[in-house]
Amino acid sequence: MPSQGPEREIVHLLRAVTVELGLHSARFAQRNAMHPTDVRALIALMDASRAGEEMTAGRLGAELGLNSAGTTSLIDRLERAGHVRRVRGREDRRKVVVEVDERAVELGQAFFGPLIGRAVELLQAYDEGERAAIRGFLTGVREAAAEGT
Amino acid sequence: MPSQGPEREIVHLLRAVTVELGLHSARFAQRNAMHPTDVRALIALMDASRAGEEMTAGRLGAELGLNSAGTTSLIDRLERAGHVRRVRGREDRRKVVVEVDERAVELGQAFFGPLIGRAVELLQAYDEGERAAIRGFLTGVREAAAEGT
DNA sequence: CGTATTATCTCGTCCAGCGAGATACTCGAT
DNA sequence: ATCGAGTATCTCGCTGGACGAGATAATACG
Repeated sequence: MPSQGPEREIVHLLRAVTVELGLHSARFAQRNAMHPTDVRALIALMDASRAGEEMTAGRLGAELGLNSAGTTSLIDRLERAGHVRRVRGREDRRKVVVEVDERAVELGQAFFGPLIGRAVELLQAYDEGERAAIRGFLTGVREAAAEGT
Repeated sequence: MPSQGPEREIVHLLRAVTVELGLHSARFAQRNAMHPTDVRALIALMDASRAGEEMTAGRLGAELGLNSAGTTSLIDRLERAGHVRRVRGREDRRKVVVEVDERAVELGQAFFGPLIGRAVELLQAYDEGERAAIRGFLTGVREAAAEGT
């Protein structure tokens, strides 16, 4: 039972990283009087905007695993705090497109920027083969986790 | 703004992995009628027991970021579900030692085992230098995230 | 046009977690 | 011994995030 191989140690380490990143997000949330879900929502919104996609209320809720009622109150909350704007879709006017406020983006970058920068620094110290290994491992784990049994 | 370096892509990938692992845990939680916090608690308890340490109510609450009231109701919930036992500390009888039930451990292993096994497989395909790179990167990120500004 | 479908919102409810304070035990000082 | 301070956990009342059911509004299709 004890003394597992070096592979298990790394798996354990990965889990520790996810825990630590979660706590980091929680600190951001608390500092800005937000809930974990709000932070997840902002991240999803920024991802979408970076990918040049519009994020509607429904899609956002689906990605976060909320039902429609929860999604509405989430957007209400974010809008009340000024982090987000509701814009009725012009093509399909049933839809509500959610746009992130510029200041919320800056807030997030100010908080997460240093950590991202540090990670980039770490990666620059490795050669292309090593980076490929890191990329391959992470990709594999992501796919394994995504295949929800 | 677009077309960032290969380093940023990996950072993005790491975040995607944490999201996916979070969703995986959430599936486990939902399937066993538990809340995310309950799963986090069980993991903390199993970690402690693997490390040969006793986990008290207070320490558990502190690790999860709950106050005493929340911790009590968490343990109530887990005990009601039979995942956990309360044992009064014999040395200091104010303390409540929380022990994980054997069946809860098996439940967790059955669910997370395959994913862990897959990750170990992935790692075995790399040579020692590549594994060192993966380990180093993850360690660096964990430390960077832990230094909460 | 009317019916089905889709997107979002409203209402009532439940329960995880919080703050405040009660209770139970330990330990050091008198 | 016993008193008081400190510590660990629990109880009570409440807030607010999220859910289920159903209402409302806009689109699509016959």
